[in-house]
Amino acid sequence: MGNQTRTGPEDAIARHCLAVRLRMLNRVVTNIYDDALRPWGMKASQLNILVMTAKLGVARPAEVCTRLQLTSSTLSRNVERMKARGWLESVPDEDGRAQPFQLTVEGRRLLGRVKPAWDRAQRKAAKLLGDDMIAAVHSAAARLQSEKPRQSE
Amino acid sequence: MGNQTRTGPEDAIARHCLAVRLRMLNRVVTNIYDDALRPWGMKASQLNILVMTAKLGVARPAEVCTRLQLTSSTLSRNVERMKARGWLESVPDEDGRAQPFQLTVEGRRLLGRVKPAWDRAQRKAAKLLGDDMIAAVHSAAARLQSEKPRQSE
DNA sequence: GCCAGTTGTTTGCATATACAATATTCATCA
DNA sequence: TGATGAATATTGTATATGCAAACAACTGGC
Repeated sequence: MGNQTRTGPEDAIARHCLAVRLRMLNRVVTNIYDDALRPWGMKASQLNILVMTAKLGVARPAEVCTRLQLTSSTLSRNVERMKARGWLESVPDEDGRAQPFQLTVEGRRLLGRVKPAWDRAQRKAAKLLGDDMIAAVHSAAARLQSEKPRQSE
Repeated sequence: MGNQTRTGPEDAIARHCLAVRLRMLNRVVTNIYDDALRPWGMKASQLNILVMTAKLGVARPAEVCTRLQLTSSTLSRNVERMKARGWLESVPDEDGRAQPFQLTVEGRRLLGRVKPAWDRAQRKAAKLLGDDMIAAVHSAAARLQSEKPRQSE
């Protein structure tokens, strides 16, 4: 018969919600990389795409979306901005639907130039997150790599 | 003497970058919650704020920003939208700079109504992330709770 | 009491993100 | 071969996010 304090839905959500925590960590970590990349006018999201493109050589939007778990409309606008900056360029393709792209010379050069800044941001983020989180992030991310975005019902 | 394959900056970044992985996980998890909350016209970001406001009773923007590691301009616009929907309302304050707010009756009712959807999303996200990631997320997030946003140099 | 610096919030601008709808091209099959 | 459905990408619209600047109000030192 104790008069225990009444708890509403907000208590359970506040105590356990994964979304609020993951989103918060994402904001903090993204800001670390954005700060480090700012001198080159680049943001973390664009570095993601630049690196993926470098790895693929010729990148097809659909494949990049799968690998980064990005919606195609999002990628489309990001690539548009990066083309406008001269970091990416279109590659012709037989399939009339495809719009593959690759790094420009300038894009490749930029990648080399920002590497030291990435190193600094990576160290800072690693220190912030801690070893357990780092290991968990790598493991969880690896599991998503091959899933098609948004059809994962 | 070995003719080992030449590796560029993209290889190190692709293999190790915490930002790309955390951002990817954030997108996937946010989408899970956004999907679950869509019937109520709410998104994960707004649920964060709604819950925090419920916990605080009367919420001051600066405090919410610190607790969620959000920039004040971001919060300002989110609160604006949530006021427009009738979920939050202003509270008068002696300090002329302050703009504290609280849940409306409607906002509190909504919080109860979306709880089952949050439960479903939370279970789905937990399954996706795995126990190690869940523990790491809670631990890492707890460490940030009290830091002032962006002044963490 | 007043000026200077600080604090709290909002606005202007830009990027990131996603859903829904559209456009285009390709593939299949009857 | 022609219709239909699938695959690929872009566009319209809305929210989320952050920096820089503006604005408003408080606080201290004098």
